[in-house]
Amino acid sequence: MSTKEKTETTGKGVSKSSSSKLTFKQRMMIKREQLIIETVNSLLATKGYDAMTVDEIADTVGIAKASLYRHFPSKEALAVGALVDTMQAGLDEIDKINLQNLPAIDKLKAITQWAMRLKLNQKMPNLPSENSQLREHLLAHEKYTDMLVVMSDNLGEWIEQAQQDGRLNTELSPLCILYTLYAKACDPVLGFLKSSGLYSDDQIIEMVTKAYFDGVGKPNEK
Amino acid sequence: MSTKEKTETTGKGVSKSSSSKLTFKQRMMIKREQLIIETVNSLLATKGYDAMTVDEIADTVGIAKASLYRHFPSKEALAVGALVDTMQAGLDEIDKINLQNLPAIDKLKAITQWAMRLKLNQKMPNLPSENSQLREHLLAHEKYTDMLVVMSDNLGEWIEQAQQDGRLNTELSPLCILYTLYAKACDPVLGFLKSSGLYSDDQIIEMVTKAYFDGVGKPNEK
DNA sequence: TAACTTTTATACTAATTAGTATAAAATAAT
DNA sequence: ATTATTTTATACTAATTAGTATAAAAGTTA
Repeated sequence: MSTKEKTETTGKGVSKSSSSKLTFKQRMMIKREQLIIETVNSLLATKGYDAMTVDEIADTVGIAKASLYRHFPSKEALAVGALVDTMQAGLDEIDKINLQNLPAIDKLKAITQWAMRLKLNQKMPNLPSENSQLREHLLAHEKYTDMLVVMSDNLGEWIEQAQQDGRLNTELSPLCILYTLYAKACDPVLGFLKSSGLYSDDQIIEMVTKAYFDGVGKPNEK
Repeated sequence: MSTKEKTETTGKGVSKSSSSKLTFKQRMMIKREQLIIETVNSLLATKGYDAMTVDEIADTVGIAKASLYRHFPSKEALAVGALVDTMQAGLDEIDKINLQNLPAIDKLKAITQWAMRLKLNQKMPNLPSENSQLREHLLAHEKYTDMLVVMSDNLGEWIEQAQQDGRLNTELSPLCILYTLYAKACDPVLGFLKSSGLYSDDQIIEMVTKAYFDGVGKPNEK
């Protein structure tokens, strides 16, 4: 108690409240928290939640486990923090794309490709399988669901605009398009194509984008 | 030792060798083994390998854990058995499709839809994430890799034929098309659309098939 | 009925791992 | 220099779980 300033981060938002001037210690704290998040994201991308251990995270970051638990109260909180961070990066990217004056269809392509590149760089965390404990906690996490709604609304607007522009198949419901778009963020095809060693990342992204928007089939001119 | 007939199943192929007439006990053994495989497939589909416990499998099947280990020597063997079984079902389906005289493109649609229906019915096991122990064992399992090669060869022929027929996009490499096709078997979109409650299974399969072959985009008639 | 085999329930071992406690070492602040 | 705080290394607890051992129960065969 008493004056103890207590840095108070732990994923709850790195309180940039009060004085906007941060002490050295606080900045170090934030810096390290970012490093932790990046590490967790990388591990979630490569091994998945279950196979990832807390000791491993600490070792990879290069700090003691006790220090890790000073930032995040549990393994789940670590994972949620990483997922929230990625979601925020996605929202930031959406904002950036919205600043450019592109047709809706190109905005959709841009965000899709952004997600695919993240996945190719093994920075896109694997979502837990459907009946998972983590999944439930994630959906109980207000910040995450709020962000998910914002993102879905934004993408939904792009999709409907693109359909009105005649650039998206109107036979498919916007919901179906939204889901298939989200699925690109965890598409195993990217990793398989990469591990084939035959294509550069750019080529892979171009191929999968083409397959997604144009389809693998060709209209039959019969 | 001595005459002990030893039923000898344990996923190694349910030796239909020697006398083709099976004893009652042997048939019971096979029957139960099928039940085990089905259960494991269902659990792999819903929870994934890590979250699935051996006790859970035994409870679900309704036999004692010791009896389970009489059929399969380890948890990994259970999973591999389930995956091999699903792979065999896929090969059987391919054979069935090959009997019909369909254009290659329709064969591809047929096998894609077969896989998607399995997934919708939660009978398609989730493959383990890329850096998994199970993954390595799977690729070390000769029977499985052999089946995978046979399946890929078969699908590869269909793909090349369909491209020659002008029904598949020739701008995409056959490998890319093959991988995206495999990906349909674990596409999370199916589950999401199902849980929305808006569509029947048939509608979902129709939508996703259309999105896959025709693309979500529409050619711009500018 | 009697001999034999299989299944079951139960309890165990050993390994893993999330999370905590603690004391020493390092770092920062006065 | 001295005091206060933080980090670290280490060891621990408690829970989970794969796999095994065992004796009783159930079922089969003769």
